Amino acid sequence: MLHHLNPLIRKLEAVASLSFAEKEAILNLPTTVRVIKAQRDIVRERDKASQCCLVIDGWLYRYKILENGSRQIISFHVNGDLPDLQSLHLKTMDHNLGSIVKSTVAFIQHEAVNALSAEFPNIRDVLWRDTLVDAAIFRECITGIGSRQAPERMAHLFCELFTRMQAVGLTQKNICPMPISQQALADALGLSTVHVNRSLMHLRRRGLIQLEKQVLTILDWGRLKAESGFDSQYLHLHPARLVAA
Amino acid sequence: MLHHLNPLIRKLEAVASLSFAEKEAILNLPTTVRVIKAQRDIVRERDKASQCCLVIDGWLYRYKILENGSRQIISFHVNGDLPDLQSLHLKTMDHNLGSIVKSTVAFIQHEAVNALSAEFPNIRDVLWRDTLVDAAIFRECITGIGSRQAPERMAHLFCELFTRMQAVGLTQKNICPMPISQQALADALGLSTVHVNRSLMHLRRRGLIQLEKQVLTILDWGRLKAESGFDSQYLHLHPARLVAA
DNA sequence: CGTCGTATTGAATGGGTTCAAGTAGCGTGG
DNA sequence: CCACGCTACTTGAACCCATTCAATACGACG
Repeated sequence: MLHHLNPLIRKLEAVASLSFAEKEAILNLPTTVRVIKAQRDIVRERDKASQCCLVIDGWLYRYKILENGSRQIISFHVNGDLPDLQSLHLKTMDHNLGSIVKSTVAFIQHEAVNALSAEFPNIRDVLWRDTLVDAAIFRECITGIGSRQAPERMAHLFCELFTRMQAVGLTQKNICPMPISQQALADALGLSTVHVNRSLMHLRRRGLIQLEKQVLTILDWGRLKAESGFDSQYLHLHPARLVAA
Repeated sequence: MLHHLNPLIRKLEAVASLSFAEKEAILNLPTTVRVIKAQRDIVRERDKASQCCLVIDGWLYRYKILENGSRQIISFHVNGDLPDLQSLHLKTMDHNLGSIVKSTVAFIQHEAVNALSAEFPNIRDVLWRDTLVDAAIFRECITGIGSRQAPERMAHLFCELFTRMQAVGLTQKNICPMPISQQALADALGLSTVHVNRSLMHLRRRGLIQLEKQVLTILDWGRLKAESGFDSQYLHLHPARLVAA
């Protein structure tokens, strides 16, 4: 149980089923474990990738920098996530991958992933499925930024992150870590920091959430979910891992 | 050359390489061809899918409807696209797929795709790759809606659609079909129709594009590309298919 | 104990929406 | 052949959500 690749197993089992032999094979993957300081880039746009990165413990994020210098955050990643699994078939990075806080990651050579996939077709399909869930999250993100107002948009992100962390055992009751600065939240939601602050205040004053010292507490899940229009279906979680809403 | 699955071959060869045997096998896929009227739903959110849809000729789009009734368009799809390939591993649809204009589509059973993938691992990887490019387009879309102003956002979409159509031979010189109403454009870009109209006027008056009778003419590719910040790298096109910008 | 990043709040500005009215294009039926 | 009705597009004007500028407060850390 103390294996460093356990977060990966837990994550994959959150979206699919694995046999004992498959789990065993995953745990035997050759990896290079590294600790990354906060606010560091791990892979950059235009890099050619020959390995992919697994979050063992910490928070990573993917982002693009535009011509005008502004930063758009594409996604956040927690324990068990494979944020650049797409590099397995898209060798050139079209965005950056960086750390939000000090994180422990494992690098896995593409060759090793391919060997594992060849031996265990089910693992290959589970990995493919994982990249498809990644895309499903993007679709929901487009929907939020394109059609939701600031407070709902932010509430929706909190619902998603809480649900994803819950599925891999990173929550306690109605509490989860949330080490995202208002600046980063702004860049993820397509808002200014000032407006993120005000929207946050709005959610707090109405008793929906609490957010302090990088810890998020969901005070009223029902209303938060209803008002943000959150429906976890798009996360395509394994039924057994779906905690009753 | 007159086979109805040729658009698929052309599309796949725009992003990867196929052997003769592989192309042969693809052309022998069992399909059900159907003509769909304009403005019809093909698959709906929450449907369980057992087949996927190939655009032989026409325009499809994917979209979500929000609690408040507004529509967010996620993507547009032209000849050769497999807009719901993700259903191969995510059986429950998390969005809708509909037709913009009268279109000819081919339905392919998941079983048939899986059989083909088992026999030709390269085809399976090319399909996986295609779903990853789909996700890369979503990432760019998030970036546009989140960080670009209306005219640039619209110009960027035109650049993308033109480039994608060019890669599969649907353009003539600087001209391509663009049967998207301003209403649909608005729902795709996260804008109101009024503002779409004004942004369009803006691009027209500055001599960047022409758009009438559902035909788009790129009048100044250089400036359109530069001002919208378009860089085709994220489309991950096969080098041979990349037309010099 | 100063300093720098992060959060908070006020006020003015602006990009985009909404409401509203009018126009152009097109297929249908009298 | 033209009136009719429909839909898509266009334009003006008031309004508002969100941005920008600016100032202050807070807290962690060397």
